[in-house]
Amino acid sequence: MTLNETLSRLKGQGVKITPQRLEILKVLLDEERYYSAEEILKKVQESYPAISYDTVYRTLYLFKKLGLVLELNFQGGYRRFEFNRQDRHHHHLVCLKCGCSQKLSCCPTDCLTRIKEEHPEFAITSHSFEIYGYCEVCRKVKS
Amino acid sequence: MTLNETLSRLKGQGVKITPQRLEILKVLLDEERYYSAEEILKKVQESYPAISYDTVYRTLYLFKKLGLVLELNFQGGYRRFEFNRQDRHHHHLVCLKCGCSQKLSCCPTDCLTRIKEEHPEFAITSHSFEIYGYCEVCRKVKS
DNA sequence: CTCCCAGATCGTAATTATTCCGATGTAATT
DNA sequence: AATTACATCGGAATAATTACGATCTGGGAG
Ligand SMILES: [Mn+2]
Ligand SMILES: [Mn+2]
Ligand SMILES: [Zn+2]
Ligand SMILES: [Zn+2]
Repeated sequence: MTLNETLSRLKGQGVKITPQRLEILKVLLDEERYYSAEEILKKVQESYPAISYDTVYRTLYLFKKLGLVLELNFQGGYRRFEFNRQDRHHHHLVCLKCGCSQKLSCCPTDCLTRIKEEHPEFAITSHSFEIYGYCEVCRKVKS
Repeated sequence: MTLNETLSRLKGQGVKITPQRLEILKVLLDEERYYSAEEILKKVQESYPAISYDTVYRTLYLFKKLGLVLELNFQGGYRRFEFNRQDRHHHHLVCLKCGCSQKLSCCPTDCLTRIKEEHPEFAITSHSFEIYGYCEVCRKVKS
């Protein structure tokens, strides 16, 4: 998903491209990682100092509804957002101390198919799978 | 895990058993499901009208640290707590509309072992695996 | 059984994250 | 250029969680 591909997809869906939305998209696409709402606000403020949290959240939820963005809810209540690179579905290894993360290659597809079979009445839309613990650095520092 | 087993375990660990803690334990053990902090507060208030949120949260986090309670962070930012029945590790099928849930029998153990092998430097402490969608009732109502 | 005190609770205030709202601005269509 | 539906802004409101000083108490020592 490049920026231009995404923009034309949005136009096709009749979604207005405002400068703020464009900037939020750029932030999300810049690095392949997740962001907190605050991080996104701070980054966009560099170009649009007046942008409000309202706009950030509204845009993120709009993008989420359009399938462009994923919302991640981590242990401890941390909410994060990341661009949904369709071709690269993945899960995370999350450090409970420093918050750093690694992408995982593994997705429990066999469990998912079994659950679909066992609960055909339930309309599954998404799943989460996260591994928590302490990264190499933090496990040494302990505390 | 019965109430008495849990209590003697707590005593063994030198944890004070206060009436409020006992009552919170009873609520958690009463039904095999998860609770919001507010639900627990309301239930305990029936016996201890003066109990504060502070006590509820402190107790839940204490129990979590002792391994008695699990903290669940669901899509949408809902935080829930449930008694950790050691023998019955499980995951959840969660309805995004009404919030109802079903226990799942399936746990992605093969993924977990693979991840442990691939990231030996990371000290894994826990994992989450939740399935989201719409239950039979809500998928019909749509909206 | 009573005394004692580390630690638990209460009441309330502070903090944090998120959502709401009225006024104003603007992208895209006519 | 005018129109309008929708976006944004600034700031206030709400909700969830945490902090803190004053007070209380579970349970061990004597
Ligand atoms: Mn990711
Ligand atoms: Mn459960
Ligand atoms: Zn997956
Ligand atoms: Zn599991």
